[in-house]
Amino acid sequence: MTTEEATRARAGQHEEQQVPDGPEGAAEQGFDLFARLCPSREVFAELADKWSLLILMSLAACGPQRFSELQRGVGGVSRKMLTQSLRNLERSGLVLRTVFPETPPRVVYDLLPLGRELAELVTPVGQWTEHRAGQMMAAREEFDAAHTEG
Amino acid sequence: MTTEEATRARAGQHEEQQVPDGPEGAAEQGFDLFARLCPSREVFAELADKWSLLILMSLAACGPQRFSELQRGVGGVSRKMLTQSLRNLERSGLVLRTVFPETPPRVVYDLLPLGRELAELVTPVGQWTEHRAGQMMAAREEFDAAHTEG
DNA sequence: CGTTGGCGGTCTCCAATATAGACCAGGTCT
DNA sequence: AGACCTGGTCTATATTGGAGACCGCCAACG
Repeated sequence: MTTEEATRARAGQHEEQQVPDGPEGAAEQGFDLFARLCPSREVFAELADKWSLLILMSLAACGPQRFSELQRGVGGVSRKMLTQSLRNLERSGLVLRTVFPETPPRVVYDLLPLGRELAELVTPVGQWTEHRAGQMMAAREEFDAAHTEG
Repeated sequence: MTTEEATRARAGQHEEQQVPDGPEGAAEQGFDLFARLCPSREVFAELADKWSLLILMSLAACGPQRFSELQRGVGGVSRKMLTQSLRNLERSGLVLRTVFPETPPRVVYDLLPLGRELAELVTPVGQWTEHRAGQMMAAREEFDAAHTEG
């Protein structure tokens, strides 16, 4: 299971490639997350933060939501970070922002197919975290104890 | 598939619970990632950053690695962030740090079972990102174009 | 009629964090 | 001797995050 990636990874130890140099077959393959210059790294860096992931999970779990629903749903997120994360998700084509021209206007955010795909991969990570949180907290206490007295 | 979570999520809209008040059945269930005070949130916040995730993926893909192998493998990570992320992963029981008392000493990092579980959930996210990076970059250009002229 | 509240944000300020780079002790290579 | 590798730590600076004020607009409350 891990072996395939291990093989390819050991083979080309993340040397400074960034994107295939082929002029036209480019966009499909050859992105390497481990290369600091690779565009996929930039994309990854924006998605891999707690707020973006929580927002995706909330949209997947609760369906389309308004700005303030999301703010209440994702406990502790500031309006600034919520706006910023939503803009990123929208910009990358993961989330759709719709303004209903009522009075007062309503703004609703929903997952686009791309966002739904990611949310379906990320949700299990969230569930795993909830499930294993106890073990990790225990490990931390043990570690801290060992390194306080030690 | 999403329906179950949707149900539970809509039902209790992330009200300020943090941990079940039951005195003994605590550590197993009742963690809620969406509650700002929940310990699982704290755990999640530390794991959900690009360096920790890339390190986990690298360890899963390439097996046990030394400090400097990891630094070369995870392109662009600074020694400081690498140390810090590894300490976190070690502290939470995801990664094992072993010092071989040779001269010069060798330090090797490897996944513990808990870390392997997480790595196996996270690796698909990384692969998905590599696979979809092209689409997301295209979406960004489109978005930027629309919002520059507009 | 003033006030309070919700809506969907933006703006500003300050504290915390990330990154770059120097430094360190020990050992190897040339 | 001088340069380099190892696994880090320390410092200085750039970037970021969160708290909270502000905005126009509207509805309800007293």
